[in-house]
Amino acid sequence: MADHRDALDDGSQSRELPGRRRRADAQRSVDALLLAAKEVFATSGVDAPVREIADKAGVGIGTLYRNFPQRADLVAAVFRREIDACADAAPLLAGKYAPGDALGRWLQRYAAFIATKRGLASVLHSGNPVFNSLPAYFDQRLQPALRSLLDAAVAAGDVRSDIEPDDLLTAVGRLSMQEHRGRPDHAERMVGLLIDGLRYRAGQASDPSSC
Amino acid sequence: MADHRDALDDGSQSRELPGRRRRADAQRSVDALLLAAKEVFATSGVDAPVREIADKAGVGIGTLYRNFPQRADLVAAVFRREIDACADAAPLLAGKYAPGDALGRWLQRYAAFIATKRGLASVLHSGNPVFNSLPAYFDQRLQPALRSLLDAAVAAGDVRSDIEPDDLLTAVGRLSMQEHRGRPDHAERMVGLLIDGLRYRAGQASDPSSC
DNA sequence: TTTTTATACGGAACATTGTTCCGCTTTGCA
DNA sequence: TGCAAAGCGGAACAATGTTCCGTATAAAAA
Repeated sequence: MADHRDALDDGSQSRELPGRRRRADAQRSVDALLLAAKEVFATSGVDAPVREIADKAGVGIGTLYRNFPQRADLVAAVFRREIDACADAAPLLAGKYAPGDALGRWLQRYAAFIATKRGLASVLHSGNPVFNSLPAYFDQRLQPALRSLLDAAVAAGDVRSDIEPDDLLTAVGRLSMQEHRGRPDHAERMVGLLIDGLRYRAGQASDPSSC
Repeated sequence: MADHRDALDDGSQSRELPGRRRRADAQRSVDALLLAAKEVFATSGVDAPVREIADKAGVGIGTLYRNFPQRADLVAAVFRREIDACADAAPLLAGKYAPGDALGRWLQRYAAFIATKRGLASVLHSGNPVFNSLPAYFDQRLQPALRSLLDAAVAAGDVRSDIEPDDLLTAVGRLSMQEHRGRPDHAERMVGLLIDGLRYRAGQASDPSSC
């Protein structure tokens, strides 16, 4: 794998230095753009005009396009950043709460991330090759994060042991993907239910013959 | 209900006549536009430029906008037409095949309709008020169509009796909504499975205590 | 049939938004 | 401090949704 960088310099702090250092103002621009884009996407949706983002970031459009050759590159970069933030939250929660709690809180955080991403689904199915690597990135970052929480919770006897990270990510994702008719808290409640379900048979192994 | 006509003259043949008849060329334009739009949407997706549609229909852009004040109105009209066609297929199939067969064929036809509608989901969740009435229209037209097939199949002893039209429409819709990784026939096979499932307990009523 | 008139038509023009280009500025290094 | 590479801003271009209006025509009236 490791191809999640194809054709896209998303302008993180990393950069091979072929002689000269990355200029400080360029890094500032990228940071400002990613921050502004995240806010604008949250407010106006992922279809917001690029100019609005450039304005909010306090840079020119040229600068935006220098760092993100296409609009879609900016969108993908913002998603990657938020995926990273979500994955990075796992060890933090693990250090702060009991294993079962940490797992529950992280799943709710993941659900919240999905829920705010109106347009994530459309973007993923848009056919634009820029987004091709996003699903893999999702798995690559989130599965290990969740697995560590899940393993710890199982080891602590807080939750059952017959569930895979992949199942949970998919289920929570689908539950949170789109708001149910007029019930803004629907996803949160359903995910809560799921978490309780995990706790229900804590300590038991899977038993395929039970009905 | 019956409010699925809000703010939208989709230009079907119906029209209250306040003194003068609807001009024949106008009706021709609408027909040509709907036909062209259907084809263009199928080929290039629902994001295709309006000019392309107008050209294919052999009319000017002005004519397009006279009949469909917004792009979205045209999209909605095309969807309504296809929903109608799908619903209307039910009695035809019912007259031609045995009840169980008719049901199965109709479900596959519905699945095919959903499958070709890349962008249907995005459109429905776009927030554009023009599409607000579409989900209701779906239910209003398709549920009765399916119910008649389902009732007939149950009465003939071809399928089980504990399934509601709504459940089936939703399930088939979700199975067909998006192509599974590289398997174009995935939806069709899964829907086939579902139909076999319907047949499996033909003649039996629902029995919640069986395991 | 001819005249009249409301209706419809076509497409130029306008508005919005993604993208490119390039002259000017700033930064990093010697 | 001087200089070259890197970066910046925004005008200009391109694609596309939408509006406007002079012209054409179908339907009704004469």
